[in-house]
Amino acid sequence: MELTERKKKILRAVVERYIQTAEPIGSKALQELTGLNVSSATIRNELADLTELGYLEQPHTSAGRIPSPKGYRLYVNELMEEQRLSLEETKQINDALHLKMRELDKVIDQAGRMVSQLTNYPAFALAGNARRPTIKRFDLILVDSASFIAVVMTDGNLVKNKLFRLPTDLSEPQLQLLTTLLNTAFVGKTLDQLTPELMRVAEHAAGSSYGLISLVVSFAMEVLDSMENSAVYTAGTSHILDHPEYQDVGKAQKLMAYLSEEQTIAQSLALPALNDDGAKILIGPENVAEELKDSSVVLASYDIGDGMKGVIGVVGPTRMDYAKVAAKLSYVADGLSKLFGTPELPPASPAQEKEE
Amino acid sequence: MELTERKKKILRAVVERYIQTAEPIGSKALQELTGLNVSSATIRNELADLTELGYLEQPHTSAGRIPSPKGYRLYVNELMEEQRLSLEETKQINDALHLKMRELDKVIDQAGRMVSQLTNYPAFALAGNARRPTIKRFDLILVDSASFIAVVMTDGNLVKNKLFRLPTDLSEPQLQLLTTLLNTAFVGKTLDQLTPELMRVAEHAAGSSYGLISLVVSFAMEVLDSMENSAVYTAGTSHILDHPEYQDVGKAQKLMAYLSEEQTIAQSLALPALNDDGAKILIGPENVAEELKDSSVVLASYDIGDGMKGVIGVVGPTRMDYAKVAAKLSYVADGLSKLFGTPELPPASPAQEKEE
DNA sequence: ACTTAGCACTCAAACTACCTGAGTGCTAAA
DNA sequence: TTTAGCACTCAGGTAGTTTGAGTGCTAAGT
Repeated sequence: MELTERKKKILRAVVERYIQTAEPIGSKALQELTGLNVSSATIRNELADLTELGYLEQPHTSAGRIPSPKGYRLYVNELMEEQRLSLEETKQINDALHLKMRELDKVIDQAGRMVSQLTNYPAFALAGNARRPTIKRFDLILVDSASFIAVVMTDGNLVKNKLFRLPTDLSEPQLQLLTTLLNTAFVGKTLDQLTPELMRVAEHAAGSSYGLISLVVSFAMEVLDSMENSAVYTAGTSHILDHPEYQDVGKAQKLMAYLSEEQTIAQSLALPALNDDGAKILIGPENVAEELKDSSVVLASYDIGDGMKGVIGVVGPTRMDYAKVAAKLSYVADGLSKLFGTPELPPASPAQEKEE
Repeated sequence: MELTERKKKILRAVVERYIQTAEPIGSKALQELTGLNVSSATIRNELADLTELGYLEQPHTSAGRIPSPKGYRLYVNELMEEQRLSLEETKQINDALHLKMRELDKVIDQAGRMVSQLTNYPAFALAGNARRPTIKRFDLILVDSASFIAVVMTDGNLVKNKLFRLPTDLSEPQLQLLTTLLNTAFVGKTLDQLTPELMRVAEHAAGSSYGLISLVVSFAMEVLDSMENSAVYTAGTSHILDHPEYQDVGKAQKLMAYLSEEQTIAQSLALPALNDDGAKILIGPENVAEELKDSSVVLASYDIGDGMKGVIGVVGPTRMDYAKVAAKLSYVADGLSKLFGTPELPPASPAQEKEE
């Protein structure tokens, strides 16, 4: 059953006002706010209907109305206007995104912080793998006779390294041999396949080189492991306290505690959203997690190629400004997708400028 | 002027009780608590003296006493007993420290989290350089004709890498040449010296290779930059809300906001403590930062060799359990120092076991 | 010179009663 | 269907009261 235009207008006004003030709104205020040329009594009747239908709630008999989760849902689905970001805002986002290192986890972390700062809500960000990562290649670099650097590259073109120092000496040819061995035996294997393979190799390998192999392979395992269980970065949890719905320290505490359980966030919130495109909004009781039953979550996923996807999300009171948050979140998510799509700067012609 | 033994005993009881309960304590309760065989009236007289001397405070005329910052200071300096960690606790710390990747920033982050979890206070951790870091060597690894990995090692033996993809082709000899060039021109230079050097090289270098050089060098600059302005990792800020002194949301908010200003923490708190060994305790007004005037900070520094030092710290109410916190913090700091002192596992003899 | 019992005093916190006013629901007329 | 009018509700604020933990002081005891 469709609501009448007037009811929608009123509902929308209630939601938008409540988003701003966090206070129940009454018939008289709505009269002005909606611009409808009807008396407050008429609005009262409409409000009674909307309450009956479950779109609005009354904190107590003699207070104004506030939107119910169902009301927010209708608002988000039908009444909310797409928010366009201002030029400044897009610029700010772009700058922040393009600055600094392009190390995957740093960028993700950074993106989370930025979103939080931009929206004034706590935010989180993570990356996940659609398929199981494998090692694509090994390189060993001799530093001096007692240490070398292992460089490991995954099939997702993520590169990690580690410096190893040894109590014994090591020569370039030895290292060469080792590299070949690693690249023949362990490339293309997933995390689980590495251990058995290592055992198989153990039987053929000579004494001291086995020790080295297992060192490097366990490093590779660490890398794969950290990719499979990718970290969740949270930022701006203190913003929770900005909002009157969490003035009750107990509530704030619960939500904060939840936000620091990174595992839970990843599995129950983010992963389900990995494959949905665009922004996804979860309002109050629509959330599975008990701790989020009276908060809302806005999620956006991004695609960084090579089978890796990520999710970035914002948590706030049900009263949060969905339009703005969704717009900003989507923009950042798009930005991330593009960022990881573009190649490095081309080898340019020699620089001519010589300013200070 | 020295306090009498009895006064000290009473002061100590007040501090220790207040640390537990966060409530003012009166003469009668102290009578039992101290085990002194005197009447409450006598204790009242002593309390009056201690208050006069500035070691105790009265929230209001008819409440018990609480320790003043000066009281805490005396307690910390003279009355506090060195806390010994239980076997479980040391084991817990050791396990956490030795597990997982030994990537510098990850470990530091991890250490901060652990301390926070261990003490139930917010914690932070950072590493700082005593001297300016320089690049020690460059290595370039050809991946395929259009991409290569740059591996950069600093004089502190920190190794970082980055994958570059190019729109043009690249050959092994080219890369070799480039490596030599980088290693002759840019090794041993600090961040500031890199740009001028780059310009100088620009004049001699051929067209397309200059583009590549500047790519790699700017990556090296990013690395040096991130080392000089090393990140501050904070963890467990939500623990603030556990303590009754921050039930007032306003206060909690201020402290949290402060804790997220990583720059400020680094400069005003951590750096000054870099060179002090052992645990350092800053009580309430002893803190320089306005935001910390009624909180306390416990700091411990650690040494990870190669001119790098770090600080790890805990923030809490003045009423925090200094003995426990200082003990745990020092233990973790020592652990970190040792962790970075030990070399890698030796290349062992070939494994014999074959259990599942 | 210290210790102690006794007692009047203080004051935050908890409880009560009361008032106010924004906002409602309902009715009866337009 | 809309509107004016009115009785009704109830959270939140204000003011007065009670309670009790804890004090400071005094005067007597060791």
